Amino acid sequence: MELKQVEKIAKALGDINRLKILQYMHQHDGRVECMELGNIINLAQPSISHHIKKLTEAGLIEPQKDGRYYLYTLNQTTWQEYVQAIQTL
Amino acid sequence: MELKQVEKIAKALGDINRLKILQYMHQHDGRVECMELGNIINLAQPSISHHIKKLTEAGLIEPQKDGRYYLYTLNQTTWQEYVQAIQTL
DNA sequence: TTAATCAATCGAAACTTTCGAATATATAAA
DNA sequence: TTTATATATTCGAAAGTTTCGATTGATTAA
Repeated sequence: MELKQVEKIAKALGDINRLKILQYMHQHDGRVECMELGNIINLAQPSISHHIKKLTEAGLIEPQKDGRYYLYTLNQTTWQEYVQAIQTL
Repeated sequence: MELKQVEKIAKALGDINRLKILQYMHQHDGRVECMELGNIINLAQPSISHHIKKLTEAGLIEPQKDGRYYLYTLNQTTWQEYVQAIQTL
């Protein structure tokens, strides 16, 4: 993994709300429904949307639309590549 | 490791210059002399000092003063704890 | 249709980060 | 001592991030 992508992922991880989202996902089969997020992080809906976008742009999660609802799934590959990258920096 | 410390370390890792410093250290027995840093990242001296401070505050590196010179050493423990923390988030 | 719901986008305010210029401090050399 | 060198600190400006209300678009239900 390029250093530039490590930087991008690290930036995405550098926020307590986004870490809480990811922690929740890890504890729930790598998934979370957008509607649940309000219970996990106590922020207004546009703020949640903003954090989701950061995580998506970093390649850490992937959105799946199901009707009106969104399901977000952890991208285990990106996650492992990041761990690998910093382990062997 | 607390989520708050994970956040702090991730923030410290979320900058290409700091990643370059850490990468260099990993490739050189976990050490770097302050004087070398100018060659690794092409920034003014106060900026280098600023980045070193961020890494120090995150607990990722430790300064050792030797006369006029500084030697920075990787804190392998913090590093491993961070890897561990995100691996098992 | 119309109304309700979920989520993205916009725009503005508050806050944080980044970096260089100037200044300060510490050590060493002359 | 005086001077030079290495590093830190402080300050201010520019850029970037976070937050949230208002708006918008998409989907579903009535």
